[in-house]
Amino acid sequence: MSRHYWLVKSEPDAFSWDEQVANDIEPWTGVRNHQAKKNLATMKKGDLAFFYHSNVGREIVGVVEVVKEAYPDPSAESGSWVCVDVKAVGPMPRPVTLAEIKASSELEDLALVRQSRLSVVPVSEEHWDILCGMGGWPV
DNA sequence: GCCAACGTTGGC
DNA sequence: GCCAACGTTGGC
Repeated sequence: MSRHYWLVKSEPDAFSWDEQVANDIEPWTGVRNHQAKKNLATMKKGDLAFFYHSNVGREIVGVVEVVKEAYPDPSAESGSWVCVDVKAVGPMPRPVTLAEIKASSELEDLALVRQSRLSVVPVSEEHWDILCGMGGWPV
């Protein structure tokens, strides 16, 4: 049973890494896209995800761990959307910028690059390792 | 069920 | 501020 890896995006103006660290565990709500919802629903406890700042910063700033699997998003009145709880694991020693990711031929298939509008995307183990290396994340 | 119009996201 | 990508809406 292998752990899965993800990348979640947030605009720091709306919810930043600093807030995630301050809150420690935070429900990842507000996803209103079916593909992203599917990804959320696939997440298992113990999965890790990069925390990416979209729009402002455009870089991976930290790592979070899934601590509660998909449940109905309380911020959705319809009840048909889901969220997960994520816990801050730690900051990237050296944030990995989108420019660096795009400059790497090894990462051209990363869903972050291919589907730039999707806010919850899977990351392969291979790509995870590459990105950890770039960010100085201890393996 | 098709497609044009429109809105949103997010990079530049 | 602009624009590309893409999702949603609504007329037919």
